[in-house]
Order: sequence, then structure tokens, then C-alpha cells
Amino acid sequence: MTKKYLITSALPYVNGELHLGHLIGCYLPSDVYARFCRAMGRDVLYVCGADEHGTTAVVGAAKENLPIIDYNNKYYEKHLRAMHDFNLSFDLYGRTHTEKQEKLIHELFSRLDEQGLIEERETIQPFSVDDNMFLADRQLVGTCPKCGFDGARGDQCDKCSATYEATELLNPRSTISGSDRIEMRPTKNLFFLASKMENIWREWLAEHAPKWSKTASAIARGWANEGLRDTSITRDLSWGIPVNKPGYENKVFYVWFDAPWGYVSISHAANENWAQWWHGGDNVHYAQFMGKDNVKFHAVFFPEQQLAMNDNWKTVDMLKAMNFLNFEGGKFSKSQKRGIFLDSAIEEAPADAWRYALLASAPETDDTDFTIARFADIVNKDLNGMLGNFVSRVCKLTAKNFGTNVPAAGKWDTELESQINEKLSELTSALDACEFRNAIAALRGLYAIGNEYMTKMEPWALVKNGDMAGAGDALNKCFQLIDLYARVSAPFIPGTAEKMQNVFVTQNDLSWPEKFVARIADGAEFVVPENLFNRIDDETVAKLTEKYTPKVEDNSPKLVVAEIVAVKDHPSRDDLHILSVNAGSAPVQVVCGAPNVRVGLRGVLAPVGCRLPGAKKPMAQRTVAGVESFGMMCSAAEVGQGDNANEIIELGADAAIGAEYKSN
RNA sequence: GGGUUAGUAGCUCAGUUGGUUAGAGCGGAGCGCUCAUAACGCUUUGGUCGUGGGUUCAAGUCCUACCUAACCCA
Repeated sequence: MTKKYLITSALPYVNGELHLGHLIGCYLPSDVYARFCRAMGRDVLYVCGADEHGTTAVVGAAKENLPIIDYNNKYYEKHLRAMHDFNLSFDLYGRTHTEKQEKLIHELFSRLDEQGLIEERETIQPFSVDDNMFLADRQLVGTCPKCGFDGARGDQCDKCSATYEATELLNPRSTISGSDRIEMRPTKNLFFLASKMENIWREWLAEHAPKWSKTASAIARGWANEGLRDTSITRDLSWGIPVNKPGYENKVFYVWFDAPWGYVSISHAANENWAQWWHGGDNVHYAQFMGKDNVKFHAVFFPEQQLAMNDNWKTVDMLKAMNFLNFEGGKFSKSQKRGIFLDSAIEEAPADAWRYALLASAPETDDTDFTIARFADIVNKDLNGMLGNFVSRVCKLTAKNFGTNVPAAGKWDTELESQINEKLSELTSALDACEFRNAIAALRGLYAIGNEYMTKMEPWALVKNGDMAGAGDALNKCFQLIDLYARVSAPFIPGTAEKMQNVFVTQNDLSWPEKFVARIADGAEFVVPENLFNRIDDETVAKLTEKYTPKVEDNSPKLVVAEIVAVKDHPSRDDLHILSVNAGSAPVQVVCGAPNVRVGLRGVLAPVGCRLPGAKKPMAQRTVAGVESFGMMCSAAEVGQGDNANEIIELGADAAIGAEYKSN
């Protein structure tokens, strides 16, 4: 029986804006692996899809004033287009708001219930009277009880990073309606008793995690040190999979009980024999691909549920977790206009160029910075120079001297053969191990051999010397290499592989080669192809870098060390003082309410235009109770250090006035 | 605040269980070739391995503290 391969790629939120980081984070590696497996003749089921549930969809739809279904359709179409543009070969790119998914989740829930692993518990949750619903943590904002920052979330302050219970938040408001009529009400939720699964899960983890990628097993090991916690798998939301239990009509299942099983329901939609993979035991190899932020769910939450079903579900064999890709020194950000999102990427360069360059830069061991300059280097050197140019020089030289039929082969070159086979076996094992950088290195090594061979054999010189048999033989070998390159490149750059395949009029398949063999017959007809790739010139690099990197990075004033040179009382407010502050140049006037102001104190001044950590807007010149203030003396909390929001920072007398103050 | 990971040549990264002169690709410099897309091949130049302690005959590799970054959790 052929071994079956189950391959899944993390399900993105339906409204997620997909960028190059997502592409290399899971879609591309999983696609390369799936294509490789298929080329090896393995029986592959490869699925992905959109996660349509959860609060992000609700909030997003409300923002665009669309019914959730329409909103999801809109973004789902965008995803489909991107997946198509980049040649991702899913058996199905599905979605989770389906009948199949609902039916499955209901069955699974009942199953858990039967196993005695579901318990009803009562908790106190914020309830918005005007919205007539319970609010999740991120749907609640208010004033931070620690630092007084207004705009803190239900469970955490973005400014001082303090955490607290939702009940402690001051002036709580709903992000949905803005209403401040929030009551703390008791509500019942269903808990999955994961703690009962702890031993089974630990045993499972010990057996499986060592085979995973380093990033994945390290994160999972961290979790093994803590116990498993019982988790609520229901939420007070109107959007999601409804809970199939009386008394829970107004609730839905938590996305992390819902989403991972989307792999199963999408498999079901993709292939009616889905169960052969999902219940196939040791005859199935299951590989999951995801970003590092998703490891917890795939190493803990999903498997503990699968094991709890006690129903022989196939659990992950290879958990491949990627780190994050940064762009030009920072995170991808739509709002900051940093980074290339998939819809624009495909307009700037062909899919295969992105695919190859990203795989060559895959963030496998740590976050990796990706730049346009690097992208151009890789495309120009590897794809254009080594691969594209090789195909071109071989075809053109042959056409000129022999016509468009592959010249006759002479003696088989065993040295060339062993060189190729060595790299080929490196490439095959790298792919089997899901090590993509290593795979690209080996692939590149194969491309290099062709060019080295040309230099060594000098067929153009042989032609000049009248040794047509010798030249023809060398070129014949090169055509065998082109055939090989088409096969080994196919998982990485499928479009280009097809072009290479099309060099030959009688086409061979693109199955994965075990060894370097001559498949191209003497006299086989070929066509000289168009150039496989185009060079990306320096001008384009500069243009693209500028286009996708935020303008004028951050030339706003920095926090500076400043000394208070004078303190006056505020004319109308007892709690405020008017300071004269020396930050190295002319003294500036600052209004300050801190109790510890005094002449001679050296502290931290945030000048006008300075961006404080967590602040949305730069520091503005303001009038405080009728007195102009040109900036602010900062407390520790205001610069993101600790929670003292009351007193301003006091530096020692050795702090250099006017020097930049580093807040972190 | 806790857990985990990472900090190695200008850039992006390798460096198995500690063991002789720390590797690769790109970039830079030089040479060769002219079949080819200003492409290809060869040679070469770059590093007190984040910082400070410590263990050891021996540390990029182990321990500890600190700094920086990222992810998850609280």
C-alpha cells in the first residue's frame, strides 16, 4: 500500500492581509513539500483554508458595515486569488463556515461529552447592556488601573503592559457600540477538561516532538513544563459554530476548538476518502506547516483534543514551524506601509522569483530580514545567471551549430554523474526533512554543476577546432541536465519547470529523479525558449525599496535627558507646575503635574514631535489649563518602563544633558 | 513578570554530543572565458563568535549575570 501523506498549512483568518511573510511562513513550504511528495509518487492530501470564525471577522464586518457572510466572501475571494497567483497546489483551499464543519464539530463535542471531558462552569464576564451581549477581552476598552492610560484593553494595557482582570478596568466601554453601560454578569461556559489528558499528552509529546523542527519542539517542550489547563471552549458570541447543548443557544464554540478541525472538514470536502488519511494510523505521515505563533495550538490544543476523542485520529508527525520574516528592518505592516502584500507582489515580479527567493531566505531558525536588494541578488544570480542563462547558452549554441535536434551522446560521463547524484541526494534528504534553505542550497549546487561543466568542456572551442562529435556530446549532457533541472526545480518553481520541460518537443514527465539518467534521446527535437527570467536592475531595486518601505523612517525628536532649571506655580491649578527645562539648547517651558519636580532634577524630556512608546500620535504642543507646554517630563510608565505613572523619572547627576534617552 | 528562541565576517545564514589554523552564499578585489541574459568559471579579501564573570587540559559550543530582539503565556 502506498504511503499516504497528509499535509496541512495553517488556516489564516479570512480577513487577514496576506504578505510575503505569510507566504514563506507556511503556504510556500507546505506547497513545496506537497509537490515533492507527489513527484515521489506518494499519495498526498494537501489542504488549507480560511478560518472564518472568531471576533476578528465580527469586528471587521462591522467596520465595513457588511453582513459577516458577505464580508467573509469578499476576503475569501482575495485569498483564493493569492493562492492561485502563487501556484499553491492545495487539493482544496476551503473555509470553516460550512455545514460539514458544523456537523463535525457537533459530533466531536458530543464525543468529548461522552468521554466525560466536558464540564459546565460559571464565570463572571463583562456584559454590554446596549449591545445586549457579553464582551470578549478585546471588545472591552477602558482606563488602565495601573497607569491611567485610556484605551487599555479588557485584560491588558498596551501602554504599560500591565495585566489585570476585566473587573479592574476603569471606565469600561464596549468597542462595538462605544457604550459604557457595562455590567459584570455571571455566565455559564463549557470547559474541556484538558487536565485529565495531561499524562496521555505528555507521553504523546515525548514520542513525537523530537521529530519536529527545532523551533516547534522547543516551544512544545516549554509547554510540557507547565500543566495542561482546563479551557473554556464556548464563547458568548453570535458568530461561529453554535453550541449543540440546551441552554447554550446564544453561544458558539471557541475558535480553537473549531479551527483546527477545519483541516478535517476541508479534507472531507476535498476528497471523499478523507478518512484514509485522518484515520490511517502508521500508513500516514502527517506534516503541519505554520508560523511560530501557532505552535501552541498545534502542539498542545489540537492534539490534546484529538487524543481525548479516543477515536484513532491521526496526529502530527512533522510539525514545521517557521519564524517570522521581517521586511527592510521591520515588521510587515499595512498601516505603516512596510512590506509587500501578495496582491502587489505578483505585479512586481513573477511568482517563481518570489517563491525561490523566499525559500532561499526562509526564516527556519530565527526571524530573518528580507530586503528587495537581497531579492534582486537571488533572482539575478541564481535564477537568471545560473539557471536561466544555462538553458539559454546550451540551446543557442546547439541551435547555431547543430540545428534544433539534440546532438548524439558519446560516452557517459561518470564524474558528472557522481557530482550530480551527490547533490541530488542532498536535495532529496533536505526536502524529506523539510529543510528548505538546505534544499535551495543543494538545488543551486545542481545548477552550478551545469555551468562548471560548460566551462570545463568548452563546446564552443571544440566546434571551432572542428571536433563536432566532442562538442555534440558535451551539449547532449547539458540537455540531460536541463531535463534534470526541470524535474528537481518543479516543486520550487513550477512555472519555470514547465518552461524547461517545454524545451523538448516530446515531453518527459516531471517525476522526482532517483538518479541522474539520460532520458533525452539523440536527435530529440527542442525549441530555444524565451529567457526564463529577467534581471532586476539597480534602478528597479531602488524604486521598489522606496515604494514598500515607510517614508522617512523616524526623524522625529528623541527622548532627551534634561535638567529642570526653574519651577514656578501654575496660576490656576495647585497640582501643576510650570517648569523651565534645559535640554542642551534654549530652555523650554513645560507644564508638569508630578509631585517630585524640583530645581536641579535631571529627568527625561519628551520634546514636541517625539513619539512615546505605545502612543498613536506624536507629542503635540499643548495648552494645559491656559499655559503653553512644549513637551512633557516623563514618568517611567510613559516611556514604557514599569508602572510608576505618578512621579517623573529622576536620573543621576552624571546623566549628560541633551543626550538621547533610550527608553528600552 | 514567567517560559522559549536567537545575537557568529559589510549582508543573509551553517557550525553535530566542548578538541587541531571558525565555514557557505551574496557583496568587494583580481584573473580567465566569450557559447550565453553586462551572463559563466577560477582565485582572493572579510570575524577578540552580544557583554562581563565562571567551569575545563581545552568553549562559538557548558554554567551564571546582564544587554538586545522575537514569539507564547500571565
